[in-house]
Amino acid sequence: MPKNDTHMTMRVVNHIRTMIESGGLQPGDRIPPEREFARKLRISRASLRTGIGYLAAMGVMDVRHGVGTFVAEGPPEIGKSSLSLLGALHGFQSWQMFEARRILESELAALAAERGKEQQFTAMSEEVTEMYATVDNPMEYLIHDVRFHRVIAQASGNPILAALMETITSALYDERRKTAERSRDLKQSADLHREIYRAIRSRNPHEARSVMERHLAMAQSAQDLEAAEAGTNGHVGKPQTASAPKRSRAAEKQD
Amino acid sequence: MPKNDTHMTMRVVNHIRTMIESGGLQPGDRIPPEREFARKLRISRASLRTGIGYLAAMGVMDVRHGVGTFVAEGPPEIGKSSLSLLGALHGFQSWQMFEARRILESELAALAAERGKEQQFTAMSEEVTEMYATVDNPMEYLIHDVRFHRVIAQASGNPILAALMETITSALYDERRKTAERSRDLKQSADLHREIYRAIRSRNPHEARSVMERHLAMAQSAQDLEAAEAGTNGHVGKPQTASAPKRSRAAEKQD
DNA sequence: TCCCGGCAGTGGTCCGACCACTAGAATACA
DNA sequence: TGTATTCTAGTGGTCGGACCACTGCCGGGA
Repeated sequence: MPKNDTHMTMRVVNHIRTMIESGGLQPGDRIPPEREFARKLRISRASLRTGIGYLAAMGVMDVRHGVGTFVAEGPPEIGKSSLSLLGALHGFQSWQMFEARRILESELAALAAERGKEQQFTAMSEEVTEMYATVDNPMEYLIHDVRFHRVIAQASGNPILAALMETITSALYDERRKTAERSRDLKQSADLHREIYRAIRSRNPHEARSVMERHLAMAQSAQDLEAAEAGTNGHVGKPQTASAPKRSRAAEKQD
Repeated sequence: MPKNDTHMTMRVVNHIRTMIESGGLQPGDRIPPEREFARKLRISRASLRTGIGYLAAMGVMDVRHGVGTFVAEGPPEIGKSSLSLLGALHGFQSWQMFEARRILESELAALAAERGKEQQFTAMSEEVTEMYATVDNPMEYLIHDVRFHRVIAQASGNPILAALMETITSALYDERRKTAERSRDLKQSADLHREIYRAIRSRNPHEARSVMERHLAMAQSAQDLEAAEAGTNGHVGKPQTASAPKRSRAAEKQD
């Protein structure tokens, strides 16, 4: 909803947005060099850079020093690093992220069971296999773990939900890496993933949802434990009652 | 997640991030003027602006021309306008947004039933009252509708889920305004909201979830209808099987 | 008292120069 | 000939300093 401002930033954003919507710009495509593009748009290079920076911050563009600027490829991610920033600002808790993830992924699993395609089932199966094969290598295991969940998200047929999940997981992923080495019971984890796979494969949404939920609950307590051992224990609490709503001002958004 | 790059942008981001985490910067606070701040950080004003632009794009900062730069207030929103941009890029469909909303809000309602506080129940009640009072004024009604759902999100005690919902709804909100005038059966809508309220109030998560789901399904079909009448009918489909990977063109006119 | 013009402060835009990085071409070496 | 090294063109990143545009406020005048 970028406004039609006179602002140079928005002029750039809208221009590129139009190019994308008209199909003239596809993921992976490259936009002209800054100097040239700026000349074409009749604006200064600085302003152009502001606009590109805006798009890059939102994950729409991918700027590579010394190479060029491209339309972002790969799975869309909604707030890239904004989650951790906003988290620091509003005091997001670890259990809240897990809760969000649990809700999203459970539903994702159910949808995948309904809409998944053969090809995606195959991909899931392969990742599960790899997980069994790397139960002794936590770092490697984690990679396939992430991929498995990502395939499920794709199979759900809803890229928006997939993008939201990607946002949450990438935030969680950082914490995860710190404790991954301490992982154990990966065999058990793999078993659970296999169960998830089977439920989805047999197109049983209810089963898929519940197994996924079980898996994530287990994963959470496991990570909490690992974190505690590592002493990296940040702010992790339980939803005792509710988070303190210190907000009283309405803060409506009218304009 | 922002790396410790030598990049000026990240230096600024990290610096501000630190100020936020250390509590030295609260929502609503103002940061020093650009010229002064740049001098203090030993970087050029241009670089500082790049960093601030990055934070502003993510909704962490709020820059006001001629006034100053502030830490964002109000309910956190994850990807602000990125959703519509990414949507154009990856061909998000309207039904996908509704589906995402349905899943999020249903769960939000259930959580609110479990964790909501008296004060929030009161706020919900008031909004429902206002809705009944404005059944003849669609625009006004919509405002209270939005507020009602926002209170539920707050009551869920999970600001992350609330932020995700805020992102989806704000994207949907734009479409909504175009067709709001055609709304009818607002009485019926209000009734449904009252039911939701009652379920939450009586701390019945299951009931809350199911009523919310019913409400949103109804809202979706209503809006589809209105949009169709208005001829503004963009790309609205049903989840036939699954969305194609990434080569679907919509490219309708949006603004 | 009220209106309005000016003023100071702050973000927005522009220019033009130079730095830093990358990839590939040209060159040197074995 | 094949491989390693160096050079170079192209591209984004940073700089600083000038000037524009907006906002809020204060003081003078009706």
